[in-house]
Amino acid sequence: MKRVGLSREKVLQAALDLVDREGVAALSMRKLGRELGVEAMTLYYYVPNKDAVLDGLVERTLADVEVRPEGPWREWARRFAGSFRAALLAHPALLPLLATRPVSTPGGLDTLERAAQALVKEGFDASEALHVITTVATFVIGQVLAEAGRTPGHDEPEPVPDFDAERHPVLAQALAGGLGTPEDHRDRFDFALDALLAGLRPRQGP
Amino acid sequence: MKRVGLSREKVLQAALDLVDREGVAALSMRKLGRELGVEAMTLYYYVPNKDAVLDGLVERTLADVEVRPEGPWREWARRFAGSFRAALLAHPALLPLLATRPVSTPGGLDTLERAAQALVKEGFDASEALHVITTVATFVIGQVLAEAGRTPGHDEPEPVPDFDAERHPVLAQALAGGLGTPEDHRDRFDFALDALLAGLRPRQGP
DNA sequence: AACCCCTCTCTTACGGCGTAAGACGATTAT
DNA sequence: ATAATCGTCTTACGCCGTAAGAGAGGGGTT
Repeated sequence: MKRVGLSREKVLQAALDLVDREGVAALSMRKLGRELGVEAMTLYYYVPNKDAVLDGLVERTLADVEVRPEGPWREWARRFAGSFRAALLAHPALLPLLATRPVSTPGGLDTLERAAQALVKEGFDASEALHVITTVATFVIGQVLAEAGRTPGHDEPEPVPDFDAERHPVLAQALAGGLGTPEDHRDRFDFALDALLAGLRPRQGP
Repeated sequence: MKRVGLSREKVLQAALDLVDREGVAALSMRKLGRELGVEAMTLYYYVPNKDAVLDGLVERTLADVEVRPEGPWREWARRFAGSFRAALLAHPALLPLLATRPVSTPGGLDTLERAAQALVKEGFDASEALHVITTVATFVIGQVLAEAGRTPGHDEPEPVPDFDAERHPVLAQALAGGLGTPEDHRDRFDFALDALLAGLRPRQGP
């Protein structure tokens, strides 16, 4: 019954490592405990339940995303999108979680509010502003899903299972280059993002 | 030990009903069996395992999406996006699954190939074509996630938990109208989709 | 009729899961 | 030294997915 010097942060860190390594599906309280040299129930001293661990991972990851709504909105939106993308790519195993948890922490709401206010100053009305934000955010999630797509339990970006190059010549050609380097992905991301941002504007006004 | 007249289709239908009603997390083989008046193990005669049930649900839902790459590409892309959106909205509980399973069924690949070929005729090269397709598809997923967003186990679109209208005036105003009618959502969807499509074009050519 | 065989369903069992309840050492405060 | 608090462990319950195989019921062949 030696004390191990645990803390909520250490629990979350170990959980993040485990999830990065083996996927969300592989995270269990017992395994997480084993990882930390402790029985499963001990974790409940630091965390109310397993869902709180998952929420903690999401919050932690989102905390790295910088949102500074200053200057021309398309520019800070682009910076936000880039930083969001980087955060997601750093922990792609979390995507299934992130994609389905609405922003609801106090910090998240504050950030949301600041961005919305900045957009209102640009001539968007309140609900347009919110829509712009969710559109950009979900766009990023979607792009990263496509870029790093992986099934929850199954980590490797499969080389496409049953696939006949004769039957699917264009796909075959597109996949031939291995879908491109990280730079290619970044280029395509920026390109599509610009396309989206260019089209988003207040219904009336500049 | 009366025979019940089951079939893979009936199993999937019951699973879909259950998931629509209670969420993905609530789907268990035992419960699904109960639903069908049968012991859990009986299901394994029709389906190799639980993952196959989930895959079946996704495939079934995707089968309703029409893709007819004919005429101007932006027009059929718009039709595709609309039909995809409708299919997702019909079963929002499946979103967490759909968002993380790559297209890999033979039918899905054929459809993908046809769309890619049509885009190549418009001047996109092969990998650009694939990117356009995934961009539009993930855009739709993202929009529907935002529109119908719900956590796996927890079905109701929460009225936002802890939230102080003083602290978040713009958000409060945006949410005041209940975020809008289905038509509002459709309008915003179409608006953002047009913004995106307008910006997507072959790197060289018309 | 009797037989067999195939199709379908059930029983039992195992190892894992999340977590409620509470016992019990170890540390700290008094 | 005694008491309070903290951190950890033990035990237990009811779920889960599914492996293995037993057995019931009906159809086809003799």
